[in-house]
Amino acid sequence: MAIDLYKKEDHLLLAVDCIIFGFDGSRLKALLVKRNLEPGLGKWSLMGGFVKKTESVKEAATRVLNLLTGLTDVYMEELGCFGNVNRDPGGRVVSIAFFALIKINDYSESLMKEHNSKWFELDHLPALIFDHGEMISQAKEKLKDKVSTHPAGFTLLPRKFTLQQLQGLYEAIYEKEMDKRNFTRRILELGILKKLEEKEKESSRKGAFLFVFEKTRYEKLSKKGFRII
Amino acid sequence: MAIDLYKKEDHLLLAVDCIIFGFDGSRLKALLVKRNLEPGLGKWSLMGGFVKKTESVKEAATRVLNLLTGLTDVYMEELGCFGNVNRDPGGRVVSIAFFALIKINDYSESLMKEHNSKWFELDHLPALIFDHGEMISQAKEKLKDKVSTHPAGFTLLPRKFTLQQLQGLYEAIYEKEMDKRNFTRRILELGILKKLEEKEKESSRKGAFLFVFEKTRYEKLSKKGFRII
DNA sequence: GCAAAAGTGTTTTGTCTACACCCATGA
DNA sequence: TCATGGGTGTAGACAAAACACTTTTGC
Repeated sequence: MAIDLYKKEDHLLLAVDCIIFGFDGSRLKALLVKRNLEPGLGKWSLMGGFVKKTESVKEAATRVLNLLTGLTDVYMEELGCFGNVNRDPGGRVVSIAFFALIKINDYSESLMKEHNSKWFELDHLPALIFDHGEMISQAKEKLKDKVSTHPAGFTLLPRKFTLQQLQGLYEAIYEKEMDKRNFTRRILELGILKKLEEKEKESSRKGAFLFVFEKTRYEKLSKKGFRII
Repeated sequence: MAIDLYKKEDHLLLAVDCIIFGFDGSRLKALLVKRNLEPGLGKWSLMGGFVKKTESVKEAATRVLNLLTGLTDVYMEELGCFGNVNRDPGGRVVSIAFFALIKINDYSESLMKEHNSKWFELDHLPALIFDHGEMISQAKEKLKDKVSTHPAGFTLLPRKFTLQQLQGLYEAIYEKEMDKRNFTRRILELGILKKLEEKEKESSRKGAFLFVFEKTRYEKLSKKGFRII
């Protein structure tokens, strides 16, 4: 962009920070990194970066997430703007927070070593720099909201999953136990899952049927929406 | 803020734009201004301004809203970030959009002349600069969401209002008619309105009782939340 | 006395919740 | 054969939706 009709206005730094959620089968986790620059060098933080002039804010978030995880096509949504004057002691930085949902196994051990990153259970987070703790706590709330009416949660599970895995995910997000029969009925009635022939045999002798989320079925119904919880 | 550890990073312009909603008794409206600078001079736009280094983003939005309306203590909420590279032909400007709910009569004729501003019905908006049309349409959706579970809508009505005015507001926001008896029952059962002795006699011979929203009653109930629609 | 809006209950329908036993299998 | 998780149905409670007539009063 060559022209700048607004030269005399304050120019400031704009950052993106990514709350990356994962699900290990029983608990919801967030991926944090050891910060590699001052201020806060060596402390735990969200993965973040500055928005460049040549990219959109969303593109910046995607780039930052890809840098850490190597992943593309990740479910990501804007959480909001964190714009207090002194939130970052290193300068006047406004941050746009995003939350992303990834399959925990898509993120390899080697990447964790490479980036000094680590999964943390949401109720055992370490001290975080700046307002990153607040970001995570807002993201948790927004996630609850989201998955109650949108099929976003599936992106935290493997492509093929059992109903009990899905229920475990919802229980982790809502931090409460649910009734197996009611949950099963509700989710199947939506008609957005396809039951496979295949069974998952790791966690029981009998084996549990695997399902996949069918996006096309969801799209037929999404106009009127749904409510899981 | 003296220090800037991030000097080498791109610095850019950050703006705020305010979607200001009002309700005239039967229709939801948005307050727009004729833009007084290039690019887009003379075109209709949302009220906006640049974020200064010395203020938070929220403070900037409050300042901008106050500049146009003279009002303080206005209900305002963040809508989201609009960060495409070429959204503003005048430069690389990222905008944080906010939506505000005001009482339409708090905004005087004289201010409208002073600022070249005007109320527009939401389904008869003029052409708007940049992505402001998209901002309004997202704000409309978010407003629906908000008033279904929070008592935000009251800030669009006079302090004293009739149940039919309140219902009219919800009908305008949801763009659908509702049943008077069901609406009345639901809203009264929440216990967040106080019925006054006083009647409003403008719109009928019989006169309709006036109510006020009781914040303290709402706060007692807000933990478990409520659902109007 | 009539036009115009205010105010008020009941029935039906659908949705949500609580709850317990048999099944299939591998060890 | 038994231990383990998988899979399934029903009854009762509650909430939401549909629906129409009487009241008040200024003209």
